[in-house]
Amino acid sequence: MSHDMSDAADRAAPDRLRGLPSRLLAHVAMQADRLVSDRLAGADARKWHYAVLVALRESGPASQAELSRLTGIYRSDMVALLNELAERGLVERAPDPADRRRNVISMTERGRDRLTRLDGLVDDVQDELLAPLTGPERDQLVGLLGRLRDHHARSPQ
Amino acid sequence: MSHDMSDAADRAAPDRLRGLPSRLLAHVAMQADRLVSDRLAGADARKWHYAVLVALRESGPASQAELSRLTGIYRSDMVALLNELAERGLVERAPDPADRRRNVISMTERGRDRLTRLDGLVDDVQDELLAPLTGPERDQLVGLLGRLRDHHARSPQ
DNA sequence: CTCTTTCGTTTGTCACACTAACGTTTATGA
DNA sequence: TCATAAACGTTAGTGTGACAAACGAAAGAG
Repeated sequence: MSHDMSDAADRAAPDRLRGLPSRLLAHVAMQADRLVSDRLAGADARKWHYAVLVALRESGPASQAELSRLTGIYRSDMVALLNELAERGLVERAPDPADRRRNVISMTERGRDRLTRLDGLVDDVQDELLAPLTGPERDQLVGLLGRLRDHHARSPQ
Repeated sequence: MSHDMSDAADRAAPDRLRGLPSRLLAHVAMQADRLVSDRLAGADARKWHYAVLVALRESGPASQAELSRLTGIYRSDMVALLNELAERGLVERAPDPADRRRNVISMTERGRDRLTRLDGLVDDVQDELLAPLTGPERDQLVGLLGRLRDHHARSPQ
């Protein structure tokens, strides 16, 4: 018998707790995260891998610091992450001749292929996540969340 | 200069990443969590403290295992948590004479007072969190999130 | 030519979700 | 009734994510 409690957890949870937006957000975010992580794990990837690959596709070769800004991953954590991606042959790390502090990270052909596959997985999982909602409802949710995110983004100066 | 990146993080984030519901959820949930934690920290409390106190108010004295189910906190983590609450004189731990495996946790008068204060703080923070949304929009968001949560709740058997 | 900033990197911290195992006690059912 | 299973509180430990602090090296600004 499983000791997992994520089902029973909120089955009889106090109404006061069940209705708190902050708690709802945390709970659904965890469910979403698990869906994504499980799915990506099946492809030997983690969500950070995906984020970096997407950033590289949209911005082209970039320094580690740039990738850090683009993805929201701390530059101290980026080191090991890029090691993993390089080990898998998905990216290449080369010193930047124009600025010897920097590394230039670029995607390999293999990385591009992998990214294409991950795109599909990620889309599938978003669909699974939002399964109980209609199209317009999904747009509403994304819209509302986007406004919250922008509102609470640290003031740009 | 601050090293904090939660502002720049998604400022130039790739559209593909910005629009992913799972990523939006994670981001907003983190913002919400920070709001709550910061506010509660000012009252020498953490969100788990609040959850346990609410559960005790709604269910009356309960065993640790019951509190665990009600709040979603693992029973292994409940031990230290109840220690903290007991240290602050907010709850009392007593062996259950009817079932010597159990402890009966009950709220003290001090706990009830504290809970009342925390209720206010938590409400304030929810309001701050949802500040950019109108009343109906808040209801929509909560409704949509609730449906997602219920849909992804581990199937009862 | 200083002073400051940026970059990659290492190390470490804190919180959270979760597993495993234990001794004790209660419930089950053959 | 007696063996077995289950529930309880507790300890210890794992993995991950977010983040701080400091470092040497290199580049930029005054």
